[in-house]
Amino acid sequence: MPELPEVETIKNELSKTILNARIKKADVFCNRFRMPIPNDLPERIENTSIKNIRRIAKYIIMDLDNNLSLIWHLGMSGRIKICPIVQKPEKHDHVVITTDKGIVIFNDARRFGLLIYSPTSELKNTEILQKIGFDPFDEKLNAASFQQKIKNKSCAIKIALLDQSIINGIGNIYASEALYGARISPLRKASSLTLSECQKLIESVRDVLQKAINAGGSTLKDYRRPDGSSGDFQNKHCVYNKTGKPCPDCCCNLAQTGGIKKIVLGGRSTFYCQTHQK
DNA sequence: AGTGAGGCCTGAAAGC
DNA sequence: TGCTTTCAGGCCTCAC
Repeated sequence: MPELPEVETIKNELSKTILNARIKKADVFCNRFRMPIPNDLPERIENTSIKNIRRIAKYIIMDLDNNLSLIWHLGMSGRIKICPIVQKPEKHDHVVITTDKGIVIFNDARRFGLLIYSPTSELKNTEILQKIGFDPFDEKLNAASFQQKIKNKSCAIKIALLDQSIINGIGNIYASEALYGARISPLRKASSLTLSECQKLIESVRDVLQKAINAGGSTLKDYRRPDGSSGDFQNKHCVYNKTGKPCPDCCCNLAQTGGIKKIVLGGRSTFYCQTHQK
């Protein structure tokens, strides 16, 4: 579900409410996720304080004062809710962490998410975090370094954008939106992008992600901010889920072109404007 | 080594 | 109305 802007939004709101909170109790009601929640997770985190909350790719990291870090991923349908006081459990509330600053609830219908812990010093070496590529806002990501990473990729550029080992944090929505912003067709072979197209694409990725973060993320189905409210960026999508509609810069005859086109690439819905994206 | 298909899960929406 | 099918924002594994 959530892509980088949604995870960033959740991270910011968690920081506002439970930074430096003391964990009093952790209850795991279901541990069957992409990887099982370790059985000893409650005893490892109870009576610790949350010293830092940050984001790596689509993962939320909570550094505790006992040199352990929680690694949290929301998969497709995961939500983190923050409640000031205990409330009636909802369906798919799988983990409840009670702190002195509020109650944090991990709710995930499809259970594609993940909650594990690792020693803070070894975080970067964990299996899931070590294969992660550039953060989109990392200054080391530029046209040359990006082109270097995709120069041998024969797959479509849309597929390459979803590959977290190249640039992390981009999911299916923002891949379509970023390609539209750069006026590049999702079908182009990744290796065929020129240096200036790589430059445009990186700028577009940053632009789309930043605007989405500013809007509190995109809410389609499951995503909610921790206080239960919706994000706002779904109202600003240019192509995603806009099959048959004109794109924002539309200058074409809709009767002829059919407007924004939906195709399937790598099994995922992909949206683009055939007129503006080459 | 790189790629595409399939699988993990559940729920909502569409189709009949 | 109610049943069945399809699709979904992610990511891993397996067969080729």
